[in-house]
Amino acid sequence: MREFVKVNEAIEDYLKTIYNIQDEHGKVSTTMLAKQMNIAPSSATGMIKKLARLNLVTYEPYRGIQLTSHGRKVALEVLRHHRLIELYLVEALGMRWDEVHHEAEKLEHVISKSLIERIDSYLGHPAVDPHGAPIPDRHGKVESTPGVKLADLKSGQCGVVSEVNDRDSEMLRYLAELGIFPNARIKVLNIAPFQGPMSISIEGEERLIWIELAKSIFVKLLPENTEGCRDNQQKNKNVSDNL
Amino acid sequence: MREFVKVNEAIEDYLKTIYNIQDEHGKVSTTMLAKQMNIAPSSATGMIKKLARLNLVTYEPYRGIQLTSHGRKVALEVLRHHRLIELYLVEALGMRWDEVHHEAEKLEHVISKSLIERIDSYLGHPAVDPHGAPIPDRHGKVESTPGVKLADLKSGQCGVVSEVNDRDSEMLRYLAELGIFPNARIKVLNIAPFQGPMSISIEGEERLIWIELAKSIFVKLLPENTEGCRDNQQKNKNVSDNL
DNA sequence: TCTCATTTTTAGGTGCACCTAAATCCAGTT
DNA sequence: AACTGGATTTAGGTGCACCTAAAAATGAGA
Ligand SMILES: [Mn+2]
Ligand SMILES: [Mn+2]
Ligand SMILES: [Mn+2]
Ligand SMILES: [Mn+2]
Repeated sequence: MREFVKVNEAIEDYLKTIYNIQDEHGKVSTTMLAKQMNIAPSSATGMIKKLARLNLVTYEPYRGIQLTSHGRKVALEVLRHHRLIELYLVEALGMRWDEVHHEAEKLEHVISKSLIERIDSYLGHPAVDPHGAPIPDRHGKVESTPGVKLADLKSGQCGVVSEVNDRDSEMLRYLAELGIFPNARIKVLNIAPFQGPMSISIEGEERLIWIELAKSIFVKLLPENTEGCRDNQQKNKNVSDNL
Repeated sequence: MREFVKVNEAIEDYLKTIYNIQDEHGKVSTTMLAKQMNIAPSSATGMIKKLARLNLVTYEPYRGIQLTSHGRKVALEVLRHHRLIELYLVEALGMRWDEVHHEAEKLEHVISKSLIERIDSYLGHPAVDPHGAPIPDRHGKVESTPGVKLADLKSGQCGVVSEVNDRDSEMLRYLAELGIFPNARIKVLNIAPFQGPMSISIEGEERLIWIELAKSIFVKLLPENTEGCRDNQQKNKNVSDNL
């Protein structure tokens, strides 16, 4: 039950990935972990054993894994680093939102506590990163804003974009082109059957997006009689500058 | 003679260290390298062979090593990263000059070309880092400002501090207390014999410093009849804010 | 020219994070 | 209850950057 395990970059990346899978799918299997991390399943098994030995996950062979509270804490620290760094790079250095994930992926492991706190202060203790993901606080508290997939809306429904997947930078560039970023208002006009494209309206513009893409976009549903749901004006000023 | 070798963190640190030793002592021996890097001499031999295989150094067993032009280029890139990062952390995030070396030591290896250029622009393409070390430009050009060790001045001589060693953060805190940083004017009042302390005047204040410490401080010699050499006023505003 | 302390290399490890191939387990049919 | 395909673990590697101990080369002084 030792509190201070020395955690290296590999361990941090595993824990972060485990956290994300657990967050999205509930349970974490060896194969899912291996797939996300682009390693062979046997490599994942090896590392899982190590994480279990370090009390960072609980592991029952063949039954999957779960973060311990300590493992969760470490994961949230890394996530905090990642998201603060992303936002800092956008806000302070004018990087594009499709560049910062890759950069943060490395920086998150090497930045000191002291530097991360300075960045947090500089940004005014922000709540979300440039892609809408919540930033855990210094003590490991996060408010997970669930939201629904845009793909799950019915035609006629409206939502405010809350978060988009940040891993695919080509996709992010495309979304920016469409005007889709956190706080943008979207109305679903029409959904073609059989996995067809979805027709939506953003800022008055009608657009077609592939249904698979709509699964990477999370929105907060708005009541259908909302004023904004009719005319789709959109007051987002946050990220739109940096595209 | 391939131009694009994949260079990892270990290699970068070796090349940087080799560059520094070469800069200071002319030639680079296995033992000196091992000592600087805190590794066993046999480990250095191993890595040297690898660097030679990659055409980053020339190596004749038992005779020491030398950077190739390609190795030198990589070393200067890392040094550029290191120094720009140090300055950025001081200027943009208000870190103290004794904190930034440690931080830069990690960041230098993981920051992208694109980010480093943004940092360089933000800072206005600066010439020196917070400790007075010259920053190589994007193409690997450096102006090595030689300067002399403060320890080598005779009593009565004056100089402007050009650079201080940045590795020992305790020393840097002490120097800041004394008012010694780049651009500070120093007059040597008296030198006690037999490695004794040196009495100097900084900003009108008289101070005693250990001769060993004076070997880590580089100055540009001023003619003895310089106006500033008499009254020691000092107009430095750069780094003095961040102590 | 020989001697010997110092420098440097060689020999033979270690732990780490990964791999492929081969076993083994598991769960949902038949 | 036996079968079977997919998931998972085990077995046996690799390359990397480090280590200690031992051997070999160097070069400065006798
Ligand atoms: Mn990472
Ligand atoms: Mn993000
Ligand atoms: Mn380094
Ligand atoms: Mn420096």
